Amino acid sequence: MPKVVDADQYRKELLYQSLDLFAEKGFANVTIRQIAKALGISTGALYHYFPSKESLFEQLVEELGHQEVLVLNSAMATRKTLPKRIEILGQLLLENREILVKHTAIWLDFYQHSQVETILNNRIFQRIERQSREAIAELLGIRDFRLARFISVSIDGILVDQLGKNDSTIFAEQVALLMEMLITYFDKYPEKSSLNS
Amino acid sequence: MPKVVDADQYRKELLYQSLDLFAEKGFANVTIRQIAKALGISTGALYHYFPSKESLFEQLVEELGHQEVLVLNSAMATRKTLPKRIEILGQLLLENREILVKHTAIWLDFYQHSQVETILNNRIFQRIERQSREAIAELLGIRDFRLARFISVSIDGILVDQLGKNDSTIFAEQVALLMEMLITYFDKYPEKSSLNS
Amino acid sequence: MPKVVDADQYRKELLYQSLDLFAEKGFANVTIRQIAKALGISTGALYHYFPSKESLFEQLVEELGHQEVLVLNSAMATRKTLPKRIEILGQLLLENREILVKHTAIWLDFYQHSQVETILNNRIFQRIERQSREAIAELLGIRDFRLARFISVSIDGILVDQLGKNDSTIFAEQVALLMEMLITYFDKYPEKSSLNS
Amino acid sequence: MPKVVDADQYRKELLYQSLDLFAEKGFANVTIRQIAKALGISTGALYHYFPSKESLFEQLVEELGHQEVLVLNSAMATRKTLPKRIEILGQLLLENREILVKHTAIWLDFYQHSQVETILNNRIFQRIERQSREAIAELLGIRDFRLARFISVSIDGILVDQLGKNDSTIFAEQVALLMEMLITYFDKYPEKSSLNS
DNA sequence: AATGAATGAGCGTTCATTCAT
DNA sequence: TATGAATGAACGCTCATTCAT
Repeated sequence: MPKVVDADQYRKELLYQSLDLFAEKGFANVTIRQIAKALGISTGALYHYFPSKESLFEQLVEELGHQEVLVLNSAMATRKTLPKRIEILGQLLLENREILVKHTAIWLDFYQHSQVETILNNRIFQRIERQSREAIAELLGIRDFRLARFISVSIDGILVDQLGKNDSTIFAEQVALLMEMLITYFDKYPEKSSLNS
Repeated sequence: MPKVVDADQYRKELLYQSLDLFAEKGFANVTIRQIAKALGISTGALYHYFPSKESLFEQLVEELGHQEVLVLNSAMATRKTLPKRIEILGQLLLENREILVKHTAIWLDFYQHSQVETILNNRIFQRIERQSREAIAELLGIRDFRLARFISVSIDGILVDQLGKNDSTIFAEQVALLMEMLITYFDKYPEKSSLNS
Repeated sequence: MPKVVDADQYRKELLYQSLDLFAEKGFANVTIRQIAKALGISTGALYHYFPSKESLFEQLVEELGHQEVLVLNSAMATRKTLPKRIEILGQLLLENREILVKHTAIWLDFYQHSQVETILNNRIFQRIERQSREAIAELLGIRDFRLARFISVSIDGILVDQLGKNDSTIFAEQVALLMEMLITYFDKYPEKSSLNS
Repeated sequence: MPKVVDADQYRKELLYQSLDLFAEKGFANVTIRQIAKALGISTGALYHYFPSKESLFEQLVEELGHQEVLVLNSAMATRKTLPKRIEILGQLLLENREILVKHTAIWLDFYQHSQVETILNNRIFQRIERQSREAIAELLGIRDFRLARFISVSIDGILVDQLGKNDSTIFAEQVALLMEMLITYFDKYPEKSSLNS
């Protein structure tokens, strides 16, 4: 049944094509017409693929979450030492700055937007947040989940700072500082990472 | 002329009473009618005090910014050592968690929302952001502005993580980790703070 | 009871002070606040003197009508020949151009505005219109009411043409043409005026 | 591409259907909801065809202007003598009384209303006013533009007098008087029309 | 008498969603 | 499948009018 595969594939393409619009203007400030125009289809067609604006946005959030986990996991195969792995994490951030900032914009928007529907949305959200942190934990050999959360949270802070800025110099400088902090920290508390043993 | 004083005072009260609504739902998802209802006044009266929804929100953002700077500066008088000062910063965060998380929500909304008006808004925003970071830099005797930014950005990350969560345990744990990181970092690089000399 | 006289006098002053505002912007485009400001009083005080915006406007229209009739009648005492009287009418128009144009603006506005309430308003309106035409008829010794109406209507046309123009050259030229027409007409049909017999 | 033709055609129909409402109540006193109801469509559909209430009104004014010029020009082909032509002009007025009165109501409203936007609107207005007077000048062989203006202005006066009256007897009587005046005038000053030479 | 803060119905307009084609 | 015209609830905002002071 190639038809279904195609439709799913097309739906995903539509999601990614709407990413920039949502990231730039936010869910509430983007209209269905704008999205349809950006996608080169009619509003009717858009509703054929997504039952509502909200659903489109949620599927985008979910898709971005999956992608993020994939990228993080792609760095995992390595067998390097802890400092090298920290460097790999930094590289990952630098290489994906643009897309990560967009993720962050979407993410925050989703947060605001979801406080209402609460349950379903937060389930999705929390699962992806957890997977993402587990990937970081595994990459750096961290057993203390609080530490993994801290790293994740710091990265988010750096990304949030980039919103509406797109200043890669500041980004690089902040990532470098985070890496430096982590190295210093793991130097002092080597037991925090299983890679040091 | 007690009239003017009262009106200004009242306006500020209205600002603070609208804080929760904006923090919870975001600028775009709050209606003037909701605000008026929450404030216990009519929409007409609301427009008597604020020329537009946008202006109300901007005044709220500015007011919160001023307040934040005041709180940070209140910690400044101290003559303690660096570790003590780091602890003071941590205390400040813990004590003001709730309001800081709301600030963050409003702040982010403003950021996203100000794409349009850009200039004036960003002036306000940047001034307060700068003052806030200078306060941190002065409190910790930091000369390297990138480092001050990093601390500010990490704190923001922790606050962003709290959005829609309100879990003070996680918050305390993350703040503690940040403090620990900073102490470790300043231990290794004492020249980073003038308080170490 | 001088109090009442004063109040009535004051009410009339207020009417004339609001004339320009209504003439320039039209009833619907002037707010009570603008009027109050122009009059140098509060909206509350304004409502003390007039029960509604509508009533204020109607009283202004009526007052202007009375004034117009007075001006026309002031030219009546003369015992001149018909051509001289036609010239007097022309002079009257030229001397009062500005105020007459304002009257016209108000008048038209009233027309639009009154189609709804119909009865009462039109009574007032028609009475003043009639008085005005009777004054013209008497001044020129016209017995044919249709002719008096024609002169009145032509003058109105010239005034309407001046709306938003205030070009006294065109006005003078048009008034002169009307006078010329009338003289030619009465030359050919001397029986149309009792002054020719 | 029949789609575009239909849409334009439909837009024009909507314009004419909204004519009565505007003519009766005036721009400021007609609401979008009233218009939509009169047109038998929703407000949303109305905004599909016109970007704003103002634009709808302007397009109506322009359309009426074009139509007026067309009607006037349709009388031009004639090769008759001056008296006959004056009669033709009178006929034209009598036959189109109803629509001309409505034009006048709209026109005046537009005049008053356009104080603000001034430039573009007045361009349109002045162009059509000029075309209209040129048509009269050509029809009657008038070289003196002031005279053409006078005739146009007198007609407007007669039409303004009809506002909210719709009394075709008075109208006919006033038009007859104007025609009589013109004939008398051209009798005395034959050089005023090229058709007399 | 006078003030101006307060009210709330109603305005022009937008936009997610539906549906005839 | 796809289109885009149509719908109408809801938005931000205005302003004639009221009323506590």
